[in-house]
Amino acid sequence: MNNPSPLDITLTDRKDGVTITEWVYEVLRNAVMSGQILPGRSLTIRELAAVLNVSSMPIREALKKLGTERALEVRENRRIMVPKMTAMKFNELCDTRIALESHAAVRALPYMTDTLLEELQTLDLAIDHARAMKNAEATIQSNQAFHRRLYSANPHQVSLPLIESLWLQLGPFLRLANSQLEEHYIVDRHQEALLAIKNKDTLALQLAIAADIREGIAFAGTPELLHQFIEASSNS
Amino acid sequence: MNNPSPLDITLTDRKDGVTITEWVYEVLRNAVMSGQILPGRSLTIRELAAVLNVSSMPIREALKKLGTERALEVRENRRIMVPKMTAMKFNELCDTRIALESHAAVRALPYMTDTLLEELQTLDLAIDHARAMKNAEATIQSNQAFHRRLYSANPHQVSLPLIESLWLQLGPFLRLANSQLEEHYIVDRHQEALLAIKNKDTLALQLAIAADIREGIAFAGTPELLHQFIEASSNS
DNA sequence: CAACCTCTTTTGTGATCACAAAAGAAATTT
DNA sequence: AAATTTCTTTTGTGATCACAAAAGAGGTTG
Repeated sequence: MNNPSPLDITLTDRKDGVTITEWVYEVLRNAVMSGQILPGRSLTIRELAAVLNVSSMPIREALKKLGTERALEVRENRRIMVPKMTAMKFNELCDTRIALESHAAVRALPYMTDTLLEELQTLDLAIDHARAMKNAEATIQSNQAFHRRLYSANPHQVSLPLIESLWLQLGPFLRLANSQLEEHYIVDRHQEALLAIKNKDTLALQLAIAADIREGIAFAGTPELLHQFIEASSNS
Repeated sequence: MNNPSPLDITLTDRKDGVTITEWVYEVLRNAVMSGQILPGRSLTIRELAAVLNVSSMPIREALKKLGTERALEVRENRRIMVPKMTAMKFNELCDTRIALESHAAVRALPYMTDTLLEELQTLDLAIDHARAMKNAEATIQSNQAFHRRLYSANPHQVSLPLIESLWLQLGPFLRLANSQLEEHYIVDRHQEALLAIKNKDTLALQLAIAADIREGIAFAGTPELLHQFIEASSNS
């Protein structure tokens, strides 16, 4: 591997009780999600082990998990990388998100309580705050926290790991989109979702989630931006 | 770990070019899918390494992948096992399958060709044959092959790994259900799906897939059978 | 008999190593 | 200068090992 661009990955402190493998997974997951690793940039186990100052074992296990989640791909020539995005794949990811997340929201609806509603309101305020601060990363993370909390209201929910995988695959791209585009006016679909939940209105909830996802992604999915993103990843 | 029930896992030949880790993954994945490992039965890395006659490394990587796919779970006390099934989880898995697979079918529809239609016809005949032979495992596998081929008609399909994870989670239960229940009359929803495809009828395709899944699972999801299955797994 | 304690064994985890294959660099040929 | 060959380095893979923590077994006490 010849002169790869340097890896600038945010390292966090490892808490007690957290294994090295779990920590490595979280660090790398965050690096992928926040676009710190450019798509197409080859990764090696030894390089990551050096950057994170651990042996190859935790790296290998974390990579296996991230590979299974489709955050990383291993090519037939054994190159490990964050996959490049294509317009068609982007569309599929978005539409699959809409299908899966509106389903997950509906499956969570019977379990909603007033306490949970308030919790979601608080999470929605955090999104507004991050957006006002023009903090792209916090916006994405708090938006995901809102959705995660909503869907996990159903204790038997099986959709969440699937949804997390889709988020992971979209993460790098959305991170770039959020950090480079001007603020634009959006309808607050979360408030619509919360109203639908309060009214126990299944159809309105589905429509609000679908619109939220569609609109959250629409400005990020323009051909111009997509082209710019792919160009950026081609320079690695 | 005290006197676990013996592991009776089908071993296959490893082909050239297939790494030990990939082979181990396939063997264990099949063992889970076909119910060879009872839910709740604790597994250890060393035991599996002995049964499969490999070192712990490929076992660990395969387990990490199967864990990510939710085929196995690692408890906080580090027990590795096939998760036990509950009625609520079963319902969630089924309904999520319906949401995701009908979506995947519709996303594949624009890519269907006459050649693919013929291929699907052939795969449907294989299901009929397996069913006539009362071969439960072949029935499940050929049914999955049909669905897999249908959805993968879309080269940009992102749903397939998600769907495979749901199949894996349902696998042990469906395997038991298929092997223990009497043959019963079912409407051939695959033929309805193929007709919808030929007519490029999106709604009919959705309805056929949803009905296929619902009916394929309905007889397996009776409270009596679920109880029997959970009892069987409690004896391990 | 149940609860608790102590000792022993097992286990997952992380580190390290060796090796074959792949990738990269250098040299040679066209 | 481009293509090909050869040599060197890097890399993923699988095996092995050590260790702390967890689990299991056995003994003691109430």
